[in-house]
Amino acid sequence: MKTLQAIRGMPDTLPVDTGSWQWLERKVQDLVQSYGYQEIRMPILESTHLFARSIGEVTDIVEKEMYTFADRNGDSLTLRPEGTAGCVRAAVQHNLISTPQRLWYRGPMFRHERPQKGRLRQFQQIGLEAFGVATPDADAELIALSARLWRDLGVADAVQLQLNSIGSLEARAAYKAALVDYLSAFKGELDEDSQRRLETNPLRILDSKHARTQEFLTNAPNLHDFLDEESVNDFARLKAYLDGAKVAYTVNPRLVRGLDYYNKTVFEWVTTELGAQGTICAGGRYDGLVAQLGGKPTPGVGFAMGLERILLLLGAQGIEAPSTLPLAFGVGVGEAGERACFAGIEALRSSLPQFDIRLNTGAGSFKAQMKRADKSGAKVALIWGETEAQNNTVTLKFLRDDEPQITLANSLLAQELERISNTM
RNA sequence: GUGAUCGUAGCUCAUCGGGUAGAGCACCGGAUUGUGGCUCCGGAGGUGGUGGGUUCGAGACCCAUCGGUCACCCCA
Repeated sequence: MKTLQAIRGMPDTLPVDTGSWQWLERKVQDLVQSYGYQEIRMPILESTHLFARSIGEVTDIVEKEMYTFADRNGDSLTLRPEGTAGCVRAAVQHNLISTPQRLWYRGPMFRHERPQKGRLRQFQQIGLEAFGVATPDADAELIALSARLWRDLGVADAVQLQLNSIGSLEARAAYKAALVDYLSAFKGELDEDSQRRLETNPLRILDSKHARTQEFLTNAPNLHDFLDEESVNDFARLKAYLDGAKVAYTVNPRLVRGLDYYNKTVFEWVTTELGAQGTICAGGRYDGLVAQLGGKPTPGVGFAMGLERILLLLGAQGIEAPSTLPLAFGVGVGEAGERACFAGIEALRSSLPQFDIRLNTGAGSFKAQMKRADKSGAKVALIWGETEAQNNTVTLKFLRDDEPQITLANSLLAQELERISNTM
């Protein structure tokens, strides 16, 4: 029989790695809750229309990266490629945003792209969305929160904040026209992708990696000259908030985002440590999206971070989740010893529930059991043999310290282990 | 979607067209019949990703396919 395999780009997370995941998720969860964000859980499947309407019909995500298929009744469904659209849908559907609301979510997102470093077809994001606040303090708080996360994780020195304002929809439309007008003169000399984008998504030409295309952009119209007054003011206020909180940033006038719903603030946290996929966290303001999806006009701002990329960065920086080793490992020799061991370990789990205490299962020779005790990393082996079983005692052998082993009554074991744990 | 590169034991890798495909680590057992780590000895573990082709003979060469990796496009 052919070996069954996971779907391409949708890897299993194995026990050797889940500790890091749990550590990271816990850190993020604690932080966002301390800022008043409440968790919301959305389905991973939504109506295809939701994404097409919010992300934009001509974006790469919608045009070629979505997992879309027909439900049994013919409805077109899509595995969510990002979280904001579903979050807005849920918030509108359940009337969560009649007052300002801070929401966060986590879970898998799906995009049908060729896998590479830092890019998978199923990947995990944690996203935050703040609804109902039009002023840039909301943007600033989100950015400050993310900056704090990098500090908490110990990667602050490896990431940089790129910041920009892309203005109102109207300002952007005017700029888009001017840019197309300017670049059309060189159309034949632009790279192929940029020529195509001239028709579909001209703003994305700005961050083209082609040197020659970038040359033509040197004298191109500047987005900031087209910004509406409100966007200019809000951007200045945002920068003042960040300056006051000592959050460093680089204004990048070429920073645009791939999703259509953004306006005013856009930002990305980037690193040079991860190769080609250096964005670990990105977001911006989307004041028109709620209304666009049928809700009452409500401003919004949010971001999402890619957990795999953050874990890669932590790895590159040599930062590891603190690992915990078991306190004790129970070894039972002979039938009476095994029974005494099982009972003794279960009793310990009742009296010392805060500790990691392991039990040898599957018998094995004394020697084999001691090997397992050592391999478990436990501080102490708890040995029940024939003699111990007969006398209601247990022998403690210290596996990490140069201390003689001791034998004591079962009834004193929990107390003794607790004492030992304090000296760890 | 495009390109490059790689698939041999659980893991890291040898073998580079010629006899039953090897090593280290890990695993199991023994030396030490109630004591782990160090050492020594032994054992188990493979349809060489899969399917075709070339050849007297293929793990090795060719093609296809699946998968990994990295990059492009794009994005978290």
